[in-house]
Amino acid sequence: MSLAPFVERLKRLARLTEQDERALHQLPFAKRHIDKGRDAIIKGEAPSYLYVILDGWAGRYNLRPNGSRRMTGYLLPGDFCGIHAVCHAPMDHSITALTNCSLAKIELANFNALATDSPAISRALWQAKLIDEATLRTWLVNSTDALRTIAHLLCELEARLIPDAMDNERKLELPITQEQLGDALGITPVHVNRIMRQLRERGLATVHQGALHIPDLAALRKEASFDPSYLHPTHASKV
Amino acid sequence: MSLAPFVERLKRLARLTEQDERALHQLPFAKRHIDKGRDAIIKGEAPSYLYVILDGWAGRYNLRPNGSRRMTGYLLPGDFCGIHAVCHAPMDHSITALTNCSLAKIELANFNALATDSPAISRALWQAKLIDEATLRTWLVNSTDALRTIAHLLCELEARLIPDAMDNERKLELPITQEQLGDALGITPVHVNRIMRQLRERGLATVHQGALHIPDLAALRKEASFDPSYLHPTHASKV
DNA sequence: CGCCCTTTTGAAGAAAATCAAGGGCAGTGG
DNA sequence: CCACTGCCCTTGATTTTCTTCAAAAGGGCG
Repeated sequence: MSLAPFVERLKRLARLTEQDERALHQLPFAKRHIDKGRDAIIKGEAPSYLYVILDGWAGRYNLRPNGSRRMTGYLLPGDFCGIHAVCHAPMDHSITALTNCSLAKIELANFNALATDSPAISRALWQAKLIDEATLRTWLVNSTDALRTIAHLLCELEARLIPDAMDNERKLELPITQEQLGDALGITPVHVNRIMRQLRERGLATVHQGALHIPDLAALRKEASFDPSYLHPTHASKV
Repeated sequence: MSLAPFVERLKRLARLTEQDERALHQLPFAKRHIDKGRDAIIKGEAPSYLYVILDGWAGRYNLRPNGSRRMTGYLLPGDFCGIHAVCHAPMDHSITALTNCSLAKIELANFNALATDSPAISRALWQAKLIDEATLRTWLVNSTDALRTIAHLLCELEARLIPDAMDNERKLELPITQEQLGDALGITPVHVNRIMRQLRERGLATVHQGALHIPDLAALRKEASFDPSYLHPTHASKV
Protein backbone atom coordinates (compact mmCIF):
# COMPACT_ATOMS: atom_id res chain seq x y z
CA MET A 1 0.00 0.00 0.00
CA SER A 2 1.35 3.37 -0.95
CA LEU A 3 0.79 6.93 0.12
CA ALA A 4 -1.71 7.37 -2.69
CA PRO A 5 -4.71 8.04 -0.41
CA PHE A 6 -2.70 10.76 1.28
CA VAL A 7 -1.65 12.41 -1.95
CA GLU A 8 -5.20 12.21 -3.25
CA ARG A 9 -6.40 13.91 -0.12
CA LEU A 10 -3.92 16.74 -0.46
CA LYS A 11 -4.84 17.13 -4.11
CA ARG A 12 -8.41 17.73 -3.05
CA LEU A 13 -7.29 20.41 -0.66
CA ALA A 14 -5.06 22.44 -2.93
CA ARG A 15 -3.65 22.54 -6.40
CA LEU A 16 -0.44 20.60 -6.20
CA THR A 17 2.17 20.94 -8.89
CA GLU A 18 3.44 17.82 -10.57
CA GLN A 19 6.61 18.28 -8.66
CA ASP A 20 4.69 18.42 -5.38
CA GLU A 21 2.97 15.19 -6.24
CA ARG A 22 6.15 13.45 -7.20
CA ALA A 23 7.89 14.57 -4.05
CA LEU A 24 5.00 13.38 -1.89
CA HIS A 25 4.97 9.99 -3.55
CA GLN A 26 8.66 9.66 -2.91
CA LEU A 27 8.38 10.40 0.79
CA PRO A 28 9.86 7.55 2.75
CA PHE A 29 7.42 6.07 5.22
CA ALA A 30 6.99 3.15 7.54
CA LYS A 31 3.86 1.09 7.78
CA ARG A 32 2.40 0.38 11.14
CA HIS A 33 -0.52 -1.74 12.15
CA ILE A 34 -2.59 -0.87 15.14
CA ASP A 35 -5.07 -3.25 16.66
CA LYS A 36 -8.58 -2.12 17.39
CA GLY A 37 -8.73 -0.49 20.77
CA ARG A 38 -5.06 0.47 20.91
CA ASP A 39 -3.72 3.98 20.89
CA ALA A 40 -1.53 5.32 18.12
CA ILE A 41 -0.58 8.56 19.82
CA ILE A 42 -1.06 9.48 23.43
CA LYS A 43 -1.89 12.89 24.78
CA GLY A 44 1.22 14.74 25.79
CA GLU A 45 3.46 13.23 23.15
CA ALA A 46 5.00 15.44 20.52
CA PRO A 47 5.33 12.83 17.82
CA SER A 48 8.09 13.19 15.30
CA TYR A 49 5.93 11.51 12.70
CA LEU A 50 3.02 12.46 10.60
CA TYR A 51 0.51 9.61 10.65
CA VAL A 52 -1.64 8.87 7.65
CA ILE A 53 -4.57 6.49 7.90
CA LEU A 54 -4.23 3.99 5.08
CA ASP A 55 -6.95 1.63 6.19
CA GLY A 56 -9.43 1.44 9.05
CA TRP A 57 -10.97 4.04 11.30
CA ALA A 58 -9.27 5.95 14.08
CA GLY A 59 -10.45 8.66 16.41
CA ARG A 60 -9.24 11.58 18.44
CA TYR A 61 -10.29 11.46 22.05
CA ASN A 62 -9.77 12.84 25.49
CA LEU A 63 -10.38 11.15 28.78
CA ARG A 64 -12.71 12.71 31.26
CA PRO A 65 -11.98 12.69 34.97
CA ASN A 66 -14.54 9.93 35.49
CA GLY A 67 -12.74 7.76 32.98
CA SER A 68 -15.17 7.99 30.10
CA ARG A 69 -13.82 9.01 26.74
CA ARG A 70 -15.05 11.73 24.51
CA MET A 71 -14.22 11.45 20.84
CA THR A 72 -13.62 14.75 19.14
CA GLY A 73 -13.21 13.53 15.61
CA TYR A 74 -12.94 10.54 13.35
CA LEU A 75 -9.96 9.80 11.16
CA LEU A 76 -10.87 7.92 8.00
CA PRO A 77 -8.61 6.51 5.29
CA GLY A 78 -6.62 9.32 3.74
CA ASP A 79 -6.86 11.48 6.85
CA PHE A 80 -3.73 12.37 8.74
CA CYS A 81 -2.79 13.52 12.16
CA GLY A 82 0.21 14.59 14.12
CA ILE A 83 0.43 18.03 12.61
CA HIS A 84 0.80 19.45 16.06
CA ALA A 85 4.38 18.63 15.58
CA VAL A 86 4.63 21.33 12.96
CA CYS A 87 4.90 23.55 16.00
CA HIS A 88 6.65 20.96 18.12
CA ALA A 89 3.60 21.19 20.32
CA PRO A 90 2.57 18.26 22.46
CA MET A 91 -0.70 16.62 21.54
CA ASP A 92 -3.68 17.82 23.55
CA HIS A 93 -5.54 14.59 22.83
CA SER A 94 -4.92 10.95 22.00
CA ILE A 95 -5.50 8.95 18.83
CA THR A 96 -7.01 5.52 19.08
CA ALA A 97 -7.82 2.79 16.60
CA LEU A 98 -11.56 2.29 16.37
CA THR A 99 -10.98 -0.68 14.10
CA ASN A 100 -7.84 -2.46 13.10
CA CYS A 101 -5.86 0.18 11.32
CA SER A 102 -2.88 0.44 9.08
CA LEU A 103 -1.03 3.70 9.21
CA ALA A 104 1.85 5.27 7.38
CA LYS A 105 4.44 7.02 9.50
CA ILE A 106 6.20 9.83 7.74
CA GLU A 107 9.17 11.53 9.32
CA LEU A 108 8.10 15.06 10.09
CA ALA A 109 11.49 16.43 9.21
CA ASN A 110 11.04 15.08 5.71
CA PHE A 111 7.50 16.24 5.39
CA ASN A 112 8.13 19.68 6.80
CA ALA A 113 10.87 20.21 4.29
CA LEU A 114 8.36 19.64 1.53
CA ALA A 115 5.73 21.78 3.17
CA THR A 116 7.96 24.77 3.62
CA ASP A 117 9.19 24.52 0.05
CA SER A 118 5.80 24.14 -1.54
CA PRO A 119 3.15 26.82 -1.09
CA ALA A 120 0.51 24.40 -2.35
CA ILE A 121 1.33 21.75 0.21
CA SER A 122 1.41 24.21 3.05
CA ARG A 123 -1.89 25.55 1.84
CA ALA A 124 -3.32 22.07 1.79
CA LEU A 125 -2.31 21.69 5.41
CA TRP A 126 -4.10 24.89 6.29
CA GLN A 127 -7.18 23.72 4.50
CA ALA A 128 -7.08 20.44 6.35
CA LYS A 129 -6.86 22.26 9.65
CA LEU A 130 -9.69 24.57 8.73
CA ILE A 131 -11.84 21.58 7.90
CA ASP A 132 -10.95 19.92 11.19
CA GLU A 133 -11.93 23.08 12.98
CA ALA A 134 -15.13 23.53 11.03
CA THR A 135 -16.03 19.94 11.79
CA LEU A 136 -15.56 20.53 15.48
CA ARG A 137 -17.80 23.56 15.22
CA THR A 138 -20.54 21.62 13.52
CA TRP A 139 -20.38 19.08 16.31
CA LEU A 140 -21.07 21.88 18.74
CA VAL A 141 -23.67 23.63 16.67
CA ASN A 142 -25.70 20.63 15.62
CA SER A 143 -25.92 18.83 18.90
CA THR A 144 -29.19 20.15 20.19
CA ASP A 145 -30.89 16.84 20.80
CA ALA A 146 -29.63 13.30 20.45
CA LEU A 147 -31.46 12.56 17.23
CA ARG A 148 -30.02 15.48 15.38
CA THR A 149 -26.60 14.80 16.83
CA ILE A 150 -26.55 11.23 15.58
CA ALA A 151 -28.14 12.05 12.26
CA HIS A 152 -25.54 14.73 11.71
CA LEU A 153 -22.66 12.41 12.44
CA LEU A 154 -24.04 9.83 10.04
CA CYS A 155 -24.29 12.51 7.39
CA GLU A 156 -20.74 13.60 8.07
CA LEU A 157 -19.42 10.08 7.73
CA GLU A 158 -21.37 9.52 4.57
CA ALA A 159 -20.09 12.73 3.06
CA ARG A 160 -16.51 11.97 3.98
CA LEU A 161 -16.55 8.36 2.86
CA ILE A 162 -18.29 9.02 -0.42
CA PRO A 163 -17.02 12.45 -1.35
CA ASP A 164 -18.54 12.53 -4.79
CA ALA A 165 -22.02 11.57 -3.77
CA MET A 166 -24.64 12.28 -6.34
CA ASP A 167 -27.44 9.81 -5.99
CA ASN A 168 -29.80 9.70 -3.10
CA GLU A 169 -29.72 6.18 -1.73
CA ARG A 170 -26.56 5.18 0.07
CA LYS A 171 -25.02 2.23 1.74
CA LEU A 172 -21.71 2.25 3.50
CA GLU A 173 -19.64 0.35 5.96
CA LEU A 174 -20.03 1.43 9.55
CA PRO A 175 -17.46 -0.60 11.43
CA ILE A 176 -18.09 0.87 14.86
CA THR A 177 -20.36 -0.03 17.71
CA GLN A 178 -23.17 2.00 19.14
CA GLU A 179 -21.08 2.51 22.21
CA GLN A 180 -18.32 4.08 20.11
CA LEU A 181 -20.89 6.33 18.50
CA GLY A 182 -22.00 7.36 21.95
CA ASP A 183 -18.42 8.22 22.90
CA ALA A 184 -18.23 10.49 19.93
CA LEU A 185 -21.41 12.28 20.75
CA GLY A 186 -21.43 12.43 24.49
CA ILE A 187 -24.46 10.17 24.60
CA THR A 188 -25.15 7.02 26.55
CA PRO A 189 -24.95 3.84 24.43
CA VAL A 190 -28.44 2.96 25.59
CA HIS A 191 -29.73 6.22 24.31
CA VAL A 192 -27.87 5.84 21.04
CA ASN A 193 -29.73 2.61 20.59
CA ARG A 194 -33.07 4.21 21.19
CA ILE A 195 -32.36 6.96 18.72
CA MET A 196 -31.16 4.49 16.14
CA ARG A 197 -34.49 2.82 16.49
CA GLN A 198 -36.25 6.09 15.88
CA LEU A 199 -34.14 6.66 12.78
CA ARG A 200 -35.01 3.17 11.61
CA GLU A 201 -38.70 3.59 12.31
CA ARG A 202 -38.77 6.90 10.50
CA GLY A 203 -36.97 5.41 7.52
CA LEU A 204 -34.01 7.74 7.86
CA ALA A 205 -31.21 5.26 8.50
CA THR A 206 -30.81 1.61 9.28
CA VAL A 207 -27.79 -0.42 10.28
CA HIS A 208 -27.56 -4.08 9.38
CA GLN A 209 -24.50 -6.24 9.79
CA GLY A 210 -22.09 -3.34 10.01
CA ALA A 211 -23.54 -1.56 7.02
CA LEU A 212 -25.30 1.75 7.27
CA HIS A 213 -28.14 2.17 4.86
CA ILE A 214 -29.57 5.59 4.15
CA PRO A 215 -32.75 5.18 2.13
CA ASP A 216 -33.22 8.90 1.62
CA LEU A 217 -30.10 10.94 2.05
CA ALA A 218 -31.87 14.22 1.48
CA ALA A 219 -34.35 13.47 4.24
CA LEU A 220 -31.63 12.52 6.68
CA ARG A 221 -29.67 15.64 5.86
CA LYS A 222 -32.72 17.74 6.38
CA GLU A 223 -33.39 16.15 9.73
CA ALA A 224 -29.79 16.82 10.75
CA SER A 225 -29.70 20.21 9.04
CA PHE A 226 -26.52 18.94 7.48
CA ASP A 227 -24.72 21.15 5.00
CA PRO A 228 -21.69 19.38 3.54
CA SER A 229 -20.01 22.54 2.35
CA TYR A 230 -17.72 22.79 5.34
CA LEU A 231 -16.02 19.56 4.28
CA HIS A 232 -15.27 20.59 0.75
CA PRO A 233 -13.03 23.58 0.41
CA THR A 234 -13.97 25.55 -2.62
CA HIS A 235 -10.98 25.33 -4.84
CA ALA A 236 -10.79 29.06 -4.69
CA SER A 237 -7.42 28.09 -3.35
CA LYS A 238 -6.40 27.49 -6.94
CA VAL A 239 -5.28 31.09 -6.99
CA MET B 1 -4.60 52.53 19.78
CA SER B 2 -1.95 50.51 18.05
CA LEU B 3 -1.47 46.92 17.05
CA ALA B 4 0.47 46.30 20.23
CA PRO B 5 -1.99 43.76 21.65
CA PHE B 6 -1.74 41.82 18.43
CA VAL B 7 2.03 41.82 18.39
CA GLU B 8 2.13 40.83 22.03
CA ARG B 9 -0.14 37.94 21.26
CA LEU B 10 2.04 36.70 18.45
CA LYS B 11 5.09 37.05 20.64
CA ARG B 12 3.49 34.68 23.08
CA LEU B 13 2.90 32.18 20.34
CA ALA B 14 6.34 32.07 18.77
CA ARG B 15 9.74 33.62 18.98
CA LEU B 16 9.59 36.63 16.71
CA THR B 17 12.74 38.26 15.50
CA GLU B 18 13.18 41.95 16.04
CA GLN B 19 12.59 42.38 12.38
CA ASP B 20 9.32 40.48 12.60
CA GLU B 21 8.19 42.71 15.39
CA ARG B 22 9.11 45.85 13.58
CA ALA B 23 7.36 44.73 10.43
CA LEU B 24 4.22 43.86 12.37
CA HIS B 25 4.16 47.22 14.07
CA GLN B 26 4.46 48.91 10.72
CA LEU B 27 1.52 47.07 9.21
CA PRO B 28 -1.02 49.55 7.96
CA PHE B 29 -4.45 49.03 9.46
CA ALA B 30 -7.83 50.66 9.70
CA LYS B 31 -9.79 50.98 12.89
CA ARG B 32 -13.38 49.94 12.95
CA HIS B 33 -15.97 50.20 15.67
CA ILE B 34 -18.72 47.66 15.95
CA ASP B 35 -21.72 48.17 18.15
CA LYS B 36 -22.78 45.48 20.53
CA GLY B 37 -25.00 43.00 18.78
CA ARG B 38 -23.74 43.75 15.29
CA ASP B 39 -21.83 41.35 13.10
CA ALA B 40 -18.27 41.99 11.99
CA ILE B 41 -18.07 39.13 9.51
CA ILE B 42 -20.91 37.08 8.16
CA LYS B 43 -20.80 33.40 7.30
CA GLY B 44 -20.03 32.89 3.66
CA GLU B 45 -17.82 35.92 3.28
CA ALA B 46 -14.19 35.49 2.40
CA PRO B 47 -12.90 38.64 4.01
CA SER B 48 -9.84 40.28 2.59
CA TYR B 49 -8.90 41.53 6.02
CA LEU B 50 -7.46 40.09 9.11
CA TYR B 51 -9.43 41.41 12.08
CA VAL B 52 -7.75 42.01 15.40
CA ILE B 53 -9.79 42.69 18.51
CA LEU B 54 -8.37 45.79 20.13
CA ASP B 55 -11.08 46.30 22.69
CA GLY B 56 -14.29 44.54 23.70
CA TRP B 57 -15.50 40.98 23.31
CA ALA B 58 -16.60 39.28 20.13
CA GLY B 59 -17.73 35.79 19.38
CA ARG B 60 -17.88 33.22 16.64
CA TYR B 61 -21.32 31.79 16.09
CA ASN B 62 -23.56 29.84 13.81
CA LEU B 63 -27.28 30.04 13.47
CA ARG B 64 -29.36 26.97 13.99
CA PRO B 65 -32.36 26.22 11.84
CA ASN B 66 -34.69 27.29 14.65
CA GLY B 67 -33.00 30.67 14.76
CA SER B 68 -31.04 30.24 17.98
CA ARG B 69 -27.36 30.95 17.91
CA ARG B 70 -24.57 28.76 19.09
CA MET B 71 -21.34 30.47 19.97
CA THR B 72 -18.28 28.42 19.20
CA GLY B 73 -15.65 30.67 20.66
CA TYR B 74 -14.96 34.01 22.25
CA LEU B 75 -12.59 36.58 20.82
CA LEU B 76 -10.92 38.70 23.47
CA PRO B 77 -8.62 41.70 23.08
CA GLY B 78 -5.53 40.61 21.18
CA ASP B 79 -7.33 37.76 19.45
CA PHE B 80 -7.72 37.80 15.72
CA CYS B 81 -9.92 36.22 13.14
CA GLY B 82 -10.34 36.02 9.43
CA ILE B 83 -7.46 33.64 8.86
CA HIS B 84 -9.73 31.59 6.68
CA ALA B 85 -8.73 33.98 4.03
CA VAL B 86 -5.23 32.56 4.12
CA CYS B 87 -6.78 29.89 1.97
CA HIS B 88 -9.28 32.22 0.35
CA ALA B 89 -11.88 30.06 2.01
CA PRO B 90 -15.28 31.46 2.86
CA MET B 91 -16.08 31.70 6.54
CA ASP B 92 -18.08 28.80 7.90
CA HIS B 93 -19.35 30.97 10.75
CA SER B 94 -20.07 34.57 11.63
CA ILE B 95 -18.37 36.95 14.03
CA THR B 96 -20.49 39.15 16.24
CA ALA B 97 -19.75 41.86 18.77
CA LEU B 98 -20.77 40.71 22.23
CA THR B 99 -19.96 44.17 23.55
CA ASN B 100 -19.04 47.35 21.78
CA CYS B 101 -15.83 46.50 20.04
CA SER B 102 -13.00 48.21 18.34
CA LEU B 103 -11.19 46.20 15.73
CA ALA B 104 -8.16 46.67 13.56
CA LYS B 105 -8.52 45.67 9.94
CA ILE B 106 -5.31 44.55 8.34
CA GLU B 107 -5.13 43.92 4.63
CA LEU B 108 -4.53 40.22 4.21
CA ALA B 109 -2.27 40.79 1.26
CA ASN B 110 0.03 42.78 3.50
CA PHE B 111 -0.13 40.35 6.34
CA ASN B 112 0.32 37.28 4.18
CA ALA B 113 3.45 38.77 2.73
CA LEU B 114 4.89 38.98 6.21
CA ALA B 115 3.71 35.53 7.15
CA THR B 116 5.23 33.82 4.17
CA ASP B 117 8.51 35.62 4.68
CA SER B 118 8.81 34.93 8.37
CA PRO B 119 8.88 31.38 9.67
CA ALA B 120 8.19 32.66 13.17
CA ILE B 121 5.05 34.51 12.18
CA SER B 122 3.71 31.63 10.20
CA ARG B 123 4.44 29.40 13.13
CA ALA B 124 2.58 31.76 15.42
CA LEU B 125 -0.43 31.46 13.15
CA TRP B 126 -0.26 27.70 13.38
CA GLN B 127 -0.05 27.89 17.11
CA ALA B 128 -3.05 30.18 17.22
CA LYS B 129 -5.04 27.75 15.11
CA LEU B 130 -4.00 24.82 17.27
CA ILE B 131 -5.16 26.69 20.33
CA ASP B 132 -8.47 27.51 18.69
CA GLU B 133 -8.90 23.87 17.86
CA ALA B 134 -7.87 22.68 21.29
CA THR B 135 -10.33 25.12 22.80
CA LEU B 136 -13.13 23.72 20.69
CA ARG B 137 -12.17 20.25 21.83
CA THR B 138 -12.28 21.23 25.48
CA TRP B 139 -15.75 22.63 24.93
CA LEU B 140 -16.81 19.23 23.69
CA VAL B 141 -14.95 17.22 26.27
CA ASN B 142 -15.88 19.21 29.32
CA SER B 143 -19.54 19.67 28.72
CA THR B 144 -20.95 16.74 30.60
CA ASP B 145 -23.36 18.66 32.80
CA ALA B 146 -24.26 22.30 32.88
CA LEU B 147 -22.31 23.13 36.00
CA ARG B 148 -19.06 21.82 34.68
CA THR B 149 -19.70 23.43 31.32
CA ILE B 150 -20.18 26.84 32.83
CA ALA B 151 -17.38 26.48 35.33
CA HIS B 152 -15.05 25.47 32.54
CA LEU B 153 -15.92 28.47 30.44
CA LEU B 154 -15.37 30.79 33.37
CA CYS B 155 -11.99 29.18 33.92
CA GLU B 156 -11.15 29.59 30.26
CA LEU B 157 -12.04 33.26 30.28
CA GLU B 158 -10.09 33.82 33.46
CA ALA B 159 -7.04 32.10 32.03
CA ARG B 160 -7.22 34.02 28.79
CA LEU B 161 -7.85 37.40 30.34
CA ILE B 162 -5.19 37.06 33.00
CA PRO B 163 -2.57 34.96 31.31
CA ASP B 164 0.04 35.26 34.01
CA ALA B 165 -2.17 34.22 36.86
CA MET B 166 -0.34 33.31 40.00
CA ASP B 167 -2.50 34.11 42.98
CA ASN B 168 -5.65 32.31 43.84
CA GLU B 169 -8.35 34.95 44.24
CA ARG B 170 -9.47 36.63 41.07
CA LYS B 171 -11.81 39.31 39.90
CA LEU B 172 -12.43 40.18 36.30
CA GLU B 173 -14.83 41.96 34.05
CA LEU B 174 -17.56 39.80 32.57
CA PRO B 175 -19.39 42.08 30.18
CA ILE B 176 -21.83 39.53 28.88
CA THR B 177 -25.31 38.50 29.89
CA GLN B 178 -26.40 35.11 31.12
CA GLU B 179 -28.24 34.66 27.89
CA GLN B 180 -25.02 35.16 25.94
CA LEU B 181 -23.33 32.61 28.16
CA GLY B 182 -26.14 30.21 27.38
CA ASP B 183 -25.61 30.76 23.66
CA ALA B 184 -22.01 29.79 24.08
CA LEU B 185 -22.80 26.64 25.95
CA GLY B 186 -25.96 25.39 24.37
CA ILE B 187 -27.84 25.98 27.59
CA THR B 188 -31.08 27.77 28.30
CA PRO B 189 -30.62 31.18 29.93
CA VAL B 190 -32.92 30.08 32.72
CA HIS B 191 -30.73 27.13 33.39
CA VAL B 192 -27.58 29.25 33.26
CA ASN B 193 -29.12 31.32 35.98
CA ARG B 194 -29.81 28.32 38.17
CA ILE B 195 -26.28 27.06 37.76
CA MET B 196 -24.83 30.47 38.52
CA ARG B 197 -26.75 30.34 41.72
CA GLN B 198 -25.25 26.99 42.57
CA LEU B 199 -21.79 28.33 41.85
CA ARG B 200 -22.56 31.27 44.10
CA GLU B 201 -23.94 29.12 46.89
CA ARG B 202 -20.97 26.82 46.73
CA GLY B 203 -18.58 29.74 46.85
CA LEU B 204 -17.06 28.93 43.48
CA ALA B 205 -17.94 32.06 41.52
CA THR B 206 -20.12 35.10 41.91
CA VAL B 207 -21.04 37.83 39.49
CA HIS B 208 -21.81 41.28 40.75
CA GLN B 209 -22.26 44.35 38.59
CA GLY B 210 -20.59 42.86 35.58
CA ALA B 211 -17.62 41.60 37.54
CA LEU B 212 -16.84 37.95 37.97
CA HIS B 213 -15.34 37.09 41.30
CA ILE B 214 -13.62 33.76 41.83
CA PRO B 215 -12.93 33.34 45.53
CA ASP B 216 -10.98 30.13 45.08
CA LEU B 217 -9.61 29.61 41.61
CA ALA B 218 -8.16 26.22 42.42
CA ALA B 219 -11.53 24.97 43.62
CA LEU B 220 -13.31 26.22 40.53
CA ARG B 221 -10.73 24.66 38.27
CA LYS B 222 -11.06 21.40 40.07
CA GLU B 223 -14.81 21.47 39.72
CA ALA B 224 -14.44 22.13 36.01
CA SER B 225 -11.48 19.80 35.65
CA PHE B 226 -9.84 22.71 33.92
CA ASP B 227 -6.26 22.35 32.75
CA PRO B 228 -4.98 25.60 31.26
CA SER B 229 -2.13 23.98 29.38
CA TYR B 230 -4.00 23.89 26.10
CA LEU B 231 -4.05 27.67 26.04
CA HIS B 232 -0.34 28.16 26.54
CA PRO B 233 1.83 26.66 23.88
CA THR B 234 5.04 25.48 25.39
CA HIS B 235 7.66 27.60 23.80
CA ALA B 236 9.17 24.45 22.48
CA SER B 237 8.53 26.33 19.31
CA LYS B 238 11.67 28.26 20.10
CA VAL B 239 13.54 25.64 18.18
C1' DC C 1 -22.77 -25.75 22.89
C1' DG C 2 -21.35 -21.97 25.65
C1' DC C 3 -19.10 -17.60 26.01
C1' DC C 4 -18.47 -12.80 25.05
C1' DC C 5 -19.80 -8.82 22.94
C1' DT C 6 -23.29 -6.04 21.11
C1' DT C 7 -27.93 -4.78 20.63
C1' DT C 8 -32.39 -4.24 22.50
C1' DT C 9 -35.98 -3.14 25.78
C1' DG C 10 -38.04 -1.77 30.38
C1' DA C 11 -38.57 1.09 34.49
C1' DA C 12 -37.06 4.68 37.57
C1' DG C 13 -34.55 8.78 38.42
C1' DA C 14 -31.85 12.99 37.30
C1' DA C 15 -30.94 16.86 34.42
C1' DA C 16 -32.36 20.37 31.53
C1' DA C 17 -36.00 22.65 28.68
C1' DT C 18 -40.19 25.02 28.66
C1' DC C 19 -43.73 27.97 30.30
C1' DA C 20 -44.89 31.65 33.20
C1' DA C 21 -44.39 35.40 36.22
C1' DG C 22 -42.05 38.69 39.48
C1' DG C 23 -38.38 41.96 40.64
C1' DG C 24 -34.32 45.14 40.15
C1' DC C 25 -32.23 48.70 37.73
C1' DA C 26 -31.11 52.09 34.18
C1' DG C 27 -32.66 55.11 30.90
C1' DT C 28 -36.56 58.02 28.91
C1' DG C 29 -39.90 61.23 28.82
C1' DG C 30 -43.64 63.68 30.75
C1' DC D 1 -39.21 64.11 40.26
C1' DC D 2 -41.62 60.23 39.14
C1' DA D 3 -43.97 57.02 36.18
C1' DC D 4 -42.94 54.13 32.42
C1' DT D 5 -40.34 50.96 29.66
C1' DG D 6 -37.01 47.66 28.43
C1' DC D 7 -33.59 44.58 29.69
C1' DC D 8 -31.77 41.38 32.59
C1' DC D 9 -31.83 38.47 36.56
C1' DT D 10 -34.49 35.39 39.46
C1' DT D 11 -37.68 31.87 40.87
C1' DG D 12 -41.52 28.34 40.58
C1' DA D 13 -44.11 24.58 38.30
C1' DT D 14 -44.38 21.34 34.69
C1' DT D 15 -42.78 18.50 30.89
C1' DT D 16 -39.33 16.50 27.99
C1' DT D 17 -34.99 14.43 27.34
C1' DC D 18 -31.45 11.71 28.74
C1' DT D 19 -29.15 8.75 32.17
C1' DT D 20 -28.90 4.97 35.14
C1' DC D 21 -29.80 0.43 36.52
C1' DA D 22 -31.19 -3.98 35.15
C1' DA D 23 -32.03 -7.74 32.30
C1' DA D 24 -32.95 -10.29 28.20
C1' DA D 25 -32.10 -11.46 23.44
C1' DG D 26 -29.27 -11.98 19.18
C1' DG D 27 -24.75 -13.29 16.78
C1' DG D 28 -20.20 -14.73 15.95
C1' DC D 29 -16.70 -17.87 17.31
C1' DG D 30 -13.83 -20.87 20.28
